[in-house]
Amino acid sequence: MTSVLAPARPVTFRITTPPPVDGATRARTGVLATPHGDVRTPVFQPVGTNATVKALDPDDLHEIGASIILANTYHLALRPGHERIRRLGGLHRFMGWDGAILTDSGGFQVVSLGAMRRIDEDGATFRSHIDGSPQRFTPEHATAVQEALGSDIAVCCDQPVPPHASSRAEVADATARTHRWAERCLAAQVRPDQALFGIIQGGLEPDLRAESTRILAAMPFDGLCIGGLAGDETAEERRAALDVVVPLLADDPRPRYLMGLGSPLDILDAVDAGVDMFDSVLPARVARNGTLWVPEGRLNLRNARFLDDPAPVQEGCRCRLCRGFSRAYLAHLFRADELLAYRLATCHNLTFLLDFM
RNA sequence: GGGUAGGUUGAGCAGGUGGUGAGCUCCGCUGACUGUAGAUCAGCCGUCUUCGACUGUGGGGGUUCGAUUCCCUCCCUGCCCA
Repeated sequence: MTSVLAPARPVTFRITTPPPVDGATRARTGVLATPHGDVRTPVFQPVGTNATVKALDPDDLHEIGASIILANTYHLALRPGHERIRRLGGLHRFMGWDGAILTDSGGFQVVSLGAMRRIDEDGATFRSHIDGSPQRFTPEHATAVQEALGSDIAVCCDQPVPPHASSRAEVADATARTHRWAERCLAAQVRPDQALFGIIQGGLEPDLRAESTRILAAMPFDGLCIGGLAGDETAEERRAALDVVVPLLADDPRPRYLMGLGSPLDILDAVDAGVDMFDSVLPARVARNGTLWVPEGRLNLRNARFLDDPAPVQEGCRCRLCRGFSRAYLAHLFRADELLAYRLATCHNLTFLLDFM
C-alpha cells in the first residue's frame, strides 16, 4: 500500500537475513530493488568509469553475474558529455547495459586529481585530465549531470580526504562541508525516479565519524555511503571506523555502501561489520596488470613459471578464462600484449569476487 | 678479387676524432595497485664479497705515461663493382 504522503522511492531495500541477535556479526543479506532489476546484497559493483567496465561488454557482465555497476559523473560529463548521453537515451541505452547503474558523483576526483583541483565552499574547479581545460563542479552540477545520465542511483558530491595525510582540522572541515553539500544535493534533486545516496565522512576520528553518521542518517537519502576509507588506512583502522558507523545505523532500514573497497579479505571483514555494498577498480585493474585472484591467494601471470603451465588459472572456476584456456596461454597473451588477456583476466577476477560475495 | 661502410653489455642504438664508455629503448626478471589522469607505475637487467669495487668498445700486435680513439694485421657483416 503506497501512501500519498510518502510516495514510493525508485529504489527500495529489504533486509532478507538480519544479523543475529547474539552480536557475533553484523553481517546481513538483503535485496535492493531498482528500476533495472533486483540487486542481492552484499554486492560488489564493478567499476565502469567511462561507461564501460574496461575490457568487458554487457554480455560479459551478465556472464560474470553483475547486477549493478558503477559509472562516473566527472568523467562522463567531460567526455562524451552528459547532455549528449541524455539525447542518446540515457546511460543504460548508451552503453547497452540493462542492469542497475550507480553513478559516483565525482567527489573522489577531488582526491585522485588532487594536484589539478582547487576547492572552495561552493564547489571544486578541476583542471581536465583530458585537455587541461578548467571544469567547475558543484553539488548542484553533479546532481544535474547524474539526472541527465539517468542512473538508478545517484551519489552526493562530497569532499573525501586521505586520512593519514590530513590533520584533524582538515578532516573536520571536509566532513562539515560534505554535510552542507549533501543538503544542497538533496535540494537540487529534480527527478523523482532516481535514488540518491549520501556520504558519511569523518576520517579515522571516532567522534567525527559518529557525528557525520548522525547528520547524514537524519537526511532523507535512499542509502548511506561510507566514504574516505579504502585509502591509506590499515585494516584495523578501517574496521574501527566501521564499528563506529554501523552501530549508529543499527535500526536504519537503508543500505550501507563502503566506497572503494575491493580486495576479497577487506570486503569479508566489512561485510562482517555490516556493510551491504562495495565497489572498486582493484579486481579489474590488477587483472589487467597480470594478477589473477585464486582461493590460495594470487598468481602473477607475467611470471616466467606460468609459460609451460597447462592448468587453468583456477580449477573448477566457471569463468570464461578458466573454462577454455590454460595459464600458459594467458601468460603468452600478456607477453604478446594481446587485448584478449585483459578481457579474460578481468572476467576471472570479477567472477572470483562476485562468487565470493 | 677490388672498393666502401661497419663490428659497443640478449636485440637495436647513443657516445667516444689520445686522458676513467655500465647511457637510452626494447626484450627479460620481480614487485605494487582499493568511490580508474592507471592495458599503468616502480625496482632490477656485465661480474663480484653490491651504500662499493672490478671488467668490458671483434681477435692479435704496435706506437704512447696512457688506446675505444692512431698504425699494422687477421676475422666477421652489409652494400657497390668485377
